Amino acid sequence: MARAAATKGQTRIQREKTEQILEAALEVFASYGFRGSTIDQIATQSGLSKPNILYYFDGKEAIHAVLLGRLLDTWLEPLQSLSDSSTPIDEICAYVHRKLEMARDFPRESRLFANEILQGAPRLLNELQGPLKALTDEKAALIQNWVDAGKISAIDPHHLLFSIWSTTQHYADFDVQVRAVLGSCEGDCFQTAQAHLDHMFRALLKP
Amino acid sequence: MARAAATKGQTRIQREKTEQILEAALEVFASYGFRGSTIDQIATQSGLSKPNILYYFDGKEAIHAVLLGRLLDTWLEPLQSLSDSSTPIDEICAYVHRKLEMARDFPRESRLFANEILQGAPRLLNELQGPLKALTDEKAALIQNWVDAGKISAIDPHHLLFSIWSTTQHYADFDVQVRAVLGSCEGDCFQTAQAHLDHMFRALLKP
DNA sequence: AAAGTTCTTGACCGATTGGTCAGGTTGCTT
DNA sequence: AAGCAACCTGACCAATCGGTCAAGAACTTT
Repeated sequence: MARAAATKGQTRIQREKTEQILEAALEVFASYGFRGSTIDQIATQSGLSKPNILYYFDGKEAIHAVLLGRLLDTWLEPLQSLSDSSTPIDEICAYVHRKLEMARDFPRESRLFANEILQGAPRLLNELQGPLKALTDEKAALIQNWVDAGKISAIDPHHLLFSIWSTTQHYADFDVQVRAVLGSCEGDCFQTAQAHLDHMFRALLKP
Repeated sequence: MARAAATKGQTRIQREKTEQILEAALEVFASYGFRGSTIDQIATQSGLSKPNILYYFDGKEAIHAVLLGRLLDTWLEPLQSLSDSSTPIDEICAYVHRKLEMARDFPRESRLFANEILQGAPRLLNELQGPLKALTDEKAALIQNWVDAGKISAIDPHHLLFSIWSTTQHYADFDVQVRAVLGSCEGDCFQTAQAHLDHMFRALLKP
């Protein structure tokens, strides 16, 4: 018997297939949200049969839960590593850079998250009000210290974070719109985006 | 026979009921996306029976299409009215202000749009590549003129627009996250957001 | 190579989905 | 108040949904 749960002591096949399923499910859930996705879609996407998927996971909800669980860890990591520094502006811009890289390299994860939030975050609200709020408050206090020390301009730390999150994730979540507006993007639009955001936040933060 | 299509020459009842249905459908589609929404949900939300809804609209897709059609008109209007001015920075900040007001006053429309883009904009791609791109290019050229005249700092006009769209709509689309992070927001969080965004874009644009 | 476990699937189930339809009810016109 | 069109609904349908199950196939262990 397989049935998810314990992530330890797995067969080779179990490891391969669960990963294969999660990979396909990420693709599907990121595109259609939880309610709009079907197990059959995940089956087709992964090349497995529907009963086979349900052999490894206890249901649609269980697959989604695993994806969301993994998500927050990696999603909050860049903010985790935002730490005190003698050059706060560089520190914040490095955070912006990391977030933009994640939007480029993990757009599906970004869209999975966006879909969940957009639909009221029914399966994520506790995480938002707990760990996310705690971490955000902690880093907001750090930024406030920089403000008080006159090292950066007088901005609202929480709204600064919102601006960073929204501008960077925009390139993943609204990627279709970005491409439509830019036309077939000359080279890598992420490079010009990087330059723009760097310029913007440096201008904003300069004391 | 009713059956949508012509918006002219309608009965009182037709006008009332179609509006009632669209109002409910906006609520539902904005929350669950197209695929995740059901006609039954719209029926419950509007207080009408399912067959009655299908008496006024040719199907789920038709309702969604009407909503999307209405959306783009009102959605692009603020950008439409961005025009040449002797004080470009004020002009752009007024645009930011209008966009933020729309995020506050029409969050469901914002989420409907976000859901559609997030899912690849299958029913909106033509509009994006046509009218939206045309309008965006036109206004980007206007902004570029301001840059060339040295009236604002040297920014990429398209990415400036992306930053405006993402930061303002964030307060509608990610409202759950915003509220979770801020805790029960002291007073109106849109006021502090307005101040923050005004500060940010003025700092960015100052020559 | 036999035995035991893990893995896989076609067939199936009840519930929900988008949508239809015949027939009844309501509202407007004269 | 009669007649007609507009409006509304319960019952129904085929397709799809999430999920089950018995039985067979493949892999491991001995």
